[in-house]
Amino acid sequence: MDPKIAAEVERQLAELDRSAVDFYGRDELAGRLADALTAGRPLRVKLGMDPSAPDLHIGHTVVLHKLKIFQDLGHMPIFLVGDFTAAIGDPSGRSKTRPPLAREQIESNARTYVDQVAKILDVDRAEVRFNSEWMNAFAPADFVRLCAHGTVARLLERDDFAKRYAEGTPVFVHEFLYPFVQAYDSVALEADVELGGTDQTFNMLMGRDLQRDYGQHAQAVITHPLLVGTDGSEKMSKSLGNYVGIAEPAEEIFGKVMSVSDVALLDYVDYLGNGDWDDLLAARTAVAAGEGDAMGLKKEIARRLVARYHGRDAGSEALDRFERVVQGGEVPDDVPEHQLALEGQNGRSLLEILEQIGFVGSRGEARRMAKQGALSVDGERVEDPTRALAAGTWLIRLGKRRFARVTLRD
RNA sequence: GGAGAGGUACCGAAGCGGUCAAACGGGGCAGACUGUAAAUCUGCUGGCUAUUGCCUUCGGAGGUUCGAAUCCUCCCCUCUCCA
Repeated sequence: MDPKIAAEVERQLAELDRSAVDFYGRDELAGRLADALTAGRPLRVKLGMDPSAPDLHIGHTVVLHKLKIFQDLGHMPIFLVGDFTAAIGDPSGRSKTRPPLAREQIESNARTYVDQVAKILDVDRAEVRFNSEWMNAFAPADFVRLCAHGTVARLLERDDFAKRYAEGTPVFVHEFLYPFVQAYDSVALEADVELGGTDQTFNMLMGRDLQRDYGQHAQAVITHPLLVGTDGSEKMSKSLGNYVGIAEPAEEIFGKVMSVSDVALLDYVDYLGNGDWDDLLAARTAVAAGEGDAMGLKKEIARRLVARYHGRDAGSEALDRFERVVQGGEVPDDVPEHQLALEGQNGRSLLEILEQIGFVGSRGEARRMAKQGALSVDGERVEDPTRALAAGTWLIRLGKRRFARVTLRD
């Protein structure tokens, strides 16, 4: 082999190893990479995602950045939106059946995905595909033939199914279909590589088997660590609601990162830097040893993440806002304004106002909050929520984070 | 198709005729504390209401009873074993 090609293969593989947990078929891929480089052909690299929630979160970015690395190396990223599979519901890592999504929901999620991916990947130089493209053309007989490529025993070996079966939680037959479809996607796309989280290992390996059955090369599979969510224990996931969405407003991202527990923070340094955060390693080591400035490190990570998705200035602004509002207890300068009509001579009760501006879901909740000392008007704690406000403008605060400026007039 | 077990609030799970708006745990929210929206501690966690009580909840529909989440009937759903 041409030594220049060999060196390039080594260089690229080293890049690809970054932040990977497992790399199945690495040696095989080395050969194919050499061929591809010689022929000037890019590798086809698949990353699939279910449009099961409108937001992509920072956990996804670990693997999205890997896709970006492939792109930068001159290969072809394929971002596959699993619109067909979303209608099945990925059982991976789940302790219950995932509810299937409505068609419209899937479509609107899919659209926002592409926009969000564009923050990381150059989507103009990528293939964006939907698996309904080929799956909708599947005849029942095709499906049956597809399913003949796997055995029940293998499916039952899967940790999540095995657990559920043992616990007596229902496992529906359609959930078995998911890995088959995901595997077939690799066949349809003729993928050379598939990327995913470690929870996707089974599905992706099944793609290797299936591709061989269909007379193709088996794709290489690179798995990546799963980021823990803001709760610090469960993996970050859309359905658990412990995620930091990359399309969320700057202050939300900042706040959510700040609420991550100190221990989980270490993973964030390790997995989210994409090689650019080496300057944080010293701080990371110190915090890991229990003597560093965890808070400072967390602020810095929060700032960088906001900057990554909203621009450099937004990062500093979010940091500044956090220090003033959350730490300093100041009133933020972007308090939402509400205009309410004054009814009668007595003004309107706080109960009513809180409900109207959507701070509480019920009046009972407003009463409870007030009793707990969470309600204040113009900086003064109010424990009686039935108190009425007269005409004028009032600053209402509920809890630490909810502010509103309410103007009452005729 | 046969035989058992079970469906309770956001989730898990007690309760098995009145004292049940329903124990307990998780989650969420709030307060205190703190370098933090971490940790920890405390409280709250169906709706309406002058905190006085009223209204709606325990898979669904009926029924028994002064009174049902608790008993009966039918239906729907899940799990296990057998076929």
